[in-house]
Amino acid sequence: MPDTDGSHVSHEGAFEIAHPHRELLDQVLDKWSLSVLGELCERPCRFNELRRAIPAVTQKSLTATLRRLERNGIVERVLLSSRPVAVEYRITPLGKTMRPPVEVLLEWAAAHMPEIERARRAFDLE
Amino acid sequence: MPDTDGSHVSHEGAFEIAHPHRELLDQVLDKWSLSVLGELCERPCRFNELRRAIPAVTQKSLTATLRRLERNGIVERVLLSSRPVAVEYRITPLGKTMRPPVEVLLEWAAAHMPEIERARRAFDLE
DNA sequence: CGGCATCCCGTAGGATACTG
DNA sequence: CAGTATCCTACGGGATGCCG
Repeated sequence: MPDTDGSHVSHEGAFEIAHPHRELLDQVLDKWSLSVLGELCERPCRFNELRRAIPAVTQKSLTATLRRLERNGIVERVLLSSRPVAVEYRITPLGKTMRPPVEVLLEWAAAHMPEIERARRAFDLE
Repeated sequence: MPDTDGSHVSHEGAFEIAHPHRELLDQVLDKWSLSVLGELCERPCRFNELRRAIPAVTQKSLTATLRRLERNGIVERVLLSSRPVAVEYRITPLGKTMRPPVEVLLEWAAAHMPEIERARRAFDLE
């Protein structure tokens, strides 16, 4: 990989991780976000619909996750009616752009899981 | 749609996230891992070399990160000499396979950062 | 229904000191 | 140099209860 014109910043194999990017990924790839995103990519969901779809999440964590995703412009909170309160969560266009990177990640995880489990067992033996 | 263990990735618009995969991503995309990986993709590094390259990391967290990555087969700990102790960390072939997915992710973050910051400001105003 | 408020605990992870 | 050992704190996040 000669990189003859040298216009390009990163040399050879390295990737830098800027702090704002790191922070963003933390917000958006945290414990429950991917599950929520997975659901909302499929269809808009009500709050309790999401709870049922992701049984392991508590109400508190789900609220926090949705607020965080909303704040970052990834999901949208739509008030359907105010009496009784009815809310729907939808993925935004920006949120949809996360799909390809996330899928690449999941494919990597799926592809290398066996190798990684072998590595773990080997490590844990010593 | 049974498939509770969800090893199956995509039908139409949704992505499922299986628990082993979620756990793996947590181990491998955590606070310091990407910075470490970035360094080690460039060249093998000594422990204190990594500390200097990533000034914000504490010794304890760096040790933990390296152990975790080693356990998952992503980096390799090479004992160069035992008196005085000299250790070198290297990325493994498995570790190198993380590069493309990580770069896709970083490119996503870089590309959409402005839009996300706008969303945050808008959200924080209310 | 869609939350917020409160309590409570475990753990990640920083600071500091010491060791082979 | 490359850690281990302690101590300590913040915070994620579970459980429970209440409310418009």
